[in-house]
Amino acid sequence: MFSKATEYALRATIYIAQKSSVDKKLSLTEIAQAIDSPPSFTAKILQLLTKDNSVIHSVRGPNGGFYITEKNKQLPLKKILEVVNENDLFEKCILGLKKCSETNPCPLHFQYKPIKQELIYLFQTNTILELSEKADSESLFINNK
Amino acid sequence: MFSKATEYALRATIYIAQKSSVDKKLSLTEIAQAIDSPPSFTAKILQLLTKDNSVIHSVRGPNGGFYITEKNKQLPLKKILEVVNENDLFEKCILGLKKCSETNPCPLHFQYKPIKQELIYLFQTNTILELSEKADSESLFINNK
DNA sequence: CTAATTAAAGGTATTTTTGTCCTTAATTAA
DNA sequence: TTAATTAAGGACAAAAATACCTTTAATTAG
Ligand code: FES
Ligand code: FES
Repeated sequence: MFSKATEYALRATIYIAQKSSVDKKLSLTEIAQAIDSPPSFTAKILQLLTKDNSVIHSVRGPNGGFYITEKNKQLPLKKILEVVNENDLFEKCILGLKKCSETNPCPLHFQYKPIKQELIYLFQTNTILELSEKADSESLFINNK
Repeated sequence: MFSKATEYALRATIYIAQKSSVDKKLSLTEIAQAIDSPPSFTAKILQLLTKDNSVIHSVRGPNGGFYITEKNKQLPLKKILEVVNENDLFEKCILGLKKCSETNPCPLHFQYKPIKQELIYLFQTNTILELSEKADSESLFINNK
């Protein structure tokens, strides 16, 4: 479904939202261990999410690390997909036609359309905060080993 | 969503179902042109679909090519996904956890679950025949240039 | 039988994705 | 100010996906 990069971006952001605050920043090492991802690759993805503080914030030096503001927790998951350039995934034709359109639909188009829209809705309406709260109660990363 | 290999497999099979019969076999060249795919790579995928005649049939030599039997047109799309090893795509956790389970669900699990099941249903219930008929009436491959 | 045609099979090449490593910059504490 | 810590940034490496090419096998027509 998603690329590894996107999966790590989603998992990392949810974890950061769950555990961090301005006075409790999380190190790359902790995050990568928690979400079971390769540290160096994860660093790259966190850099993307940190760019312009668009999703998460970072501070260098001792006691530095990554955190997310309350404001940014209100962002929809879609925002994360945008950052890793996978935002248009659900706009694409499921058979890989160059464009998904009503005027020249592929034979799956009209059956896929409502599903596609549920997926878009899912990522548009769920905020990072909501997901991180669910992660609390449902023990998110336990079964990833 | 799907890999290129899977997209080509789906498009090729639908095209073959639409245009071929035992006495009208289609050459690799024609198929690749029709579905706008790289010929050599498409050849590999057609080989997979031909293995054990599981989806399509092939004949070598002059007037040879690919075709599909009426019987195999009754196969669900899921069969094509199996052949290209993408059948488990919809079983996977959307956040990339090693297993998608009810007992240790990720925070998107319960919202994703119904969508996942619609996707599974889509590929289980639609047959190759049904799709190829839709492709007729809806001009499948016109907009792929 | 021979030549032509077409898919099968295997190896190779390119591109993209994923992952690592090393140096630099920022920050902090001593 | 110096040393330690942590992320940023860039170059590099490995793996996987995508794409190509050449040879072989099967089939057919002449
Ligand atoms: S054209 Fe294929 S999904 Fe819309
Ligand atoms: S556990 Fe993530 S979708 Fe089921």
